Order: sequence, then structure tokens, then C-alpha cells
Amino acid sequence: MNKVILMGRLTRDPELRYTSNNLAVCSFTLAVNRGFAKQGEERQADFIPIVVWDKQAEFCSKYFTKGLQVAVVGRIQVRSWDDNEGKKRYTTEVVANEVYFADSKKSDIADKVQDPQLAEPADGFYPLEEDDELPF
Amino acid sequence: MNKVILMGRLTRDPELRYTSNNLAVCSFTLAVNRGFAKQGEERQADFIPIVVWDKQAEFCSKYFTKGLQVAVVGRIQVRSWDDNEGKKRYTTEVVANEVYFADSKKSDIADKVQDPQLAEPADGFYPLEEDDELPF
Amino acid sequence: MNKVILMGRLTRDPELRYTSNNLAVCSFTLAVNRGFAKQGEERQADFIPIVVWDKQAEFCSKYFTKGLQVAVVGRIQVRSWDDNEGKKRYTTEVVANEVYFADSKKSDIADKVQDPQLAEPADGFYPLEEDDELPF
Amino acid sequence: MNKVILMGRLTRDPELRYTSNNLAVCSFTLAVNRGFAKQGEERQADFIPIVVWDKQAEFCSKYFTKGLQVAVVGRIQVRSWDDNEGKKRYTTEVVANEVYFADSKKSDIADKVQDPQLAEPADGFYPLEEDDELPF
DNA sequence: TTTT
DNA sequence: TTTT
Repeated sequence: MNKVILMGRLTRDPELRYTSNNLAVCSFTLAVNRGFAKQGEERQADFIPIVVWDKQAEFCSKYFTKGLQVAVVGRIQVRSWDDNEGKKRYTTEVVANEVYFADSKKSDIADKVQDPQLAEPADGFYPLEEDDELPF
Repeated sequence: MNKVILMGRLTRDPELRYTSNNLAVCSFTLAVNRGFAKQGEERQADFIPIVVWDKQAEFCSKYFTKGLQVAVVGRIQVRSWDDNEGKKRYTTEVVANEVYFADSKKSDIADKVQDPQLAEPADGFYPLEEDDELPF
Repeated sequence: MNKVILMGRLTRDPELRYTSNNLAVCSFTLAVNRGFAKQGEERQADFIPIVVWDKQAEFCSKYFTKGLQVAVVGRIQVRSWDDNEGKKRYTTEVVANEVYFADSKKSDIADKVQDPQLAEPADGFYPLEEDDELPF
Repeated sequence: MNKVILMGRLTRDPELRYTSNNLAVCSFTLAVNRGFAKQGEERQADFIPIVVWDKQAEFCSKYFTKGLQVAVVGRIQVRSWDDNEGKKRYTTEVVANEVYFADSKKSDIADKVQDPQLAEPADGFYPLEEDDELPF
């Protein structure tokens, strides 16, 4: 079991790319605030990279914008890679398989969108093919 | 482990009451929409009763109103009681110990509220005393 | 958003039935303990009804037994029905779309099971047809 | 909102340390398997670093061992630091505030342990003091 | 008894 | 590199 639920704001507009296999991947960072502000201090936040695949990727790319408050459900993924000195590095991101508007005005969209594909979110363990590597 | 995360809208203004022990309890119902709308159909929803205790109860009572979109984290609780024919009945509710605005405009409040008590949410298994029965 | 994560023990062997549409449905109750025991007291528990559909239903029926510790991920569903006096009654259950062994010995099974269908859990909002009513 | 729920096995015995402020911190890595095995392939896993504070830290250090299956609830935390070339690096971990045995035999312990302190898990935003930096 |  |  590997479940993550986040609510936060996009730090930038999302980026949409395609794998060599022509599968859509959308990426953005969520600023997730921690608790309430302390007297005289700014609220702290965690900046968490999110990756979304396929139909959901296109949905995010179309409707999400910088500053928008959204909620996502997904799983934590830890990828390892070698830096240019040949040292092993680790990248952690949240692979989201459900995305929501957490914003009054925008959440009306969900009432209008009727793409049946969107009603069946890709499951948490997306069946990536050998060549469906992340394009970044 | 017993964890529930919901996002939905209040079907009415919340109700604030006090136990005989003078502990605040706030209750409301969340309408949680299911997936996306089918062509020509209305979106379906689950109507889920929420209970919040103590400081958080007063917070909800103060800031939450009918129609507002909010998110809650809590646990499922099943209470049994006897109806007037002496038959055992079951009531299921979500006891929330974290509450959030899922609404752009209202979520500004979190940046301004500085009650340190609110920064330490009551934990999921609230140490209710013998006489801290639900007042409803 | 409507997300539930539970870990607990089956109070009985699960029951497997089929809808008129021949879709498998498995149901059981999870006893989910609350926190730790108080001195001299028994641990309290919530008894939460679980419903599982399709392939996952058959999986549960095959491998789950009374007393086994398992974990489930799903959503809360509130169904209304009329009792024999014509009064509206409400039933709350958790519709699980991911199920796990939370038990050392049994969790080995997951290493051996290779049904690709099981790797793609039905999503949270199962597309029930008009006649896929719960058979109970 | 920042919620993580994981179930997996410890890759090593946990490590217990103390901050300069004498607060206990326990750290370990969870191997969380992804879905089911593919034909002829090994199951893949994510290796996720976990941090636990205070009473819970001492609990984990006492009862958790390499290979044990456990479940945790917490939040994702992203820390930044400067490497020895002065480059900004990011470390992601899960700060757990609830820990459970997901293992038949060990979960009996929870029935016996009666430390009231353990019944009140530290909340997700632990009020770390200025000098309660992670000791690693 | 239900929200947008 | 960060959001309100």
C-alpha cells in the first residue's frame, strides 16, 4: 500500500510532454502549506513534485494554472539515476492518479466535463512499457 | 488504522452543541460527489455525516457555512443504539480531526488565523470521558 | 474526493455472491481496533462493512478468512432503502478497490499471484449497470 | 492537507538518535512493493525513508526490526541542504505520526502495550524547537 | 431532510 | 527555481 493525498497550490503552470511512446505526461509542483502560521512568521510549505499520466495529464494541462488550489491522490515514487560524476542520486515524486479542483469556481468544471474516460482514472500502478520512460 | 479523507460541500450550516461535560461538538453533512457526470444525468453524491470535537468544532461552527467546499481527515466510527422498538440500530459517521477550506477565497483565513491551539489538532482517538457522550 | 484506508481483522469468512448481471461481489466486516488498550479495559473496535467487486471479490473470497488481518483502500458509500414500515433507512459501507494482506505469512501470496487483471484494480467508482444492484 | 499511508517492510533495523534538545528521532527505510509481480519478473519496490519523533520513535526502536511488515501514517517532507560543492540538494522523507504492526504475531503487542502516551500520537506538525534539527 |  |  502506497497512498498519498495532498492539497496545495501550483507553483507554476503545469508542463505537458510526451514519451517516445506518445503517452502524455504532465508535471507540476504543489506548494503544500504546513499547519497554521506562527505569530509574526510566514507559513512554511513543502514543495512536492507531481507527475500525472495519460488522459489525466491532458486534463491537468488544460485546466490547471499557476496558483490554483488542487487536490491529488497518488503514490510516492522514488527513482534513482546517476549524476554526471557517476554518483547515484534519488528523485522522489508523487505519481497522481486522481486530481481535483479545490477551488470553488473551478470545481464547476467537473459538473460540465463528461468525458467517460476521465471517469475511469488510470490506476495507481500505471502499466508503463519499457520505452515509456519519463521524458525528463 | 482507520483513516478517511473527504472533500465535499456542506448541505447545511453546521450545528454546534455541548456535551454535559461542556465539550464542544460540531456536526454537519458533507455531499461528496461521485466521479464525473454521465451524459444527460445529474452527478450522484454520498451524504456523509461528520462530527468534530473541541477547538476544531468551534472553528467549523465559526467559518463553515452551507454550500462551502471543505476537506476533512478523520476516522469512521460506527455507533450502535436501540430504537424505540428495542431493536439495535447502527449509525456511521466520520469523526474528523483535521479540517480544511477547499475554496480559494476562504482558504485565506488559514493564513490569518493564529490560534496556536488550532495548530495542534486533537488526535484521532479523542480521550472522551465517560460522560462525553454525543449530545444527539 | 472520497478515500478510506482501513486495517483490521475479518469478523467472519467473506461471502461471495453474484449480481443478476453475473458480476462477483464479496462482502465482509472488518473489526478495526481503536488506539491502544486502557488499563484493565478491552480494546474497543469499530465494525465496518466492506464490499468488493469483480476480480478483487474473487480474490478476497479465495484468500481471506475469519480473523485474518488485512488492509483495504476504498470509498465510503451511503445507500438509502425503505424498511418494511416504509421508513427511509441508511446503510453505510466501504466499497474497497484495493485489498492487501497485513499478515506476514499470507503476504507471501502476493509474490506468487500473477494474474495481470489483479494488477489493475477496478477504480473507485465502479461502473455499475442499472441491473447490477447489490444482491443483499 | 498532506497525508501519506504506507505499508511495507523495514530494509534494516531502525536507528534511534537524539537531537541536541534530547528529543528522540527514529529513522528507517520502508520497502513498499508495487502491485503484483509480472510473469517471470521480480516485484518492484519503492524505498522510502521514514522519520518518527518522540515517544513513537522509542516505540519503533523497541519493537521494529529488519524485515518486519508495518504500516505508517504521516506526511511528506522536503528538506533542502547544500552539498559540499555548495549545490542545493533536496531530501524527501515521510514524517510518520502513526505507526502500526502489519504482521499477525507482532500485532498482539498492541493489545498489551498500555502506555497512555502512545495512545496520543504526536500530531503531523510536530512543534519542533529551533534546535530540534534532524541529527543526520 | 441534502451541496455546487 | 517556488503557491495564496
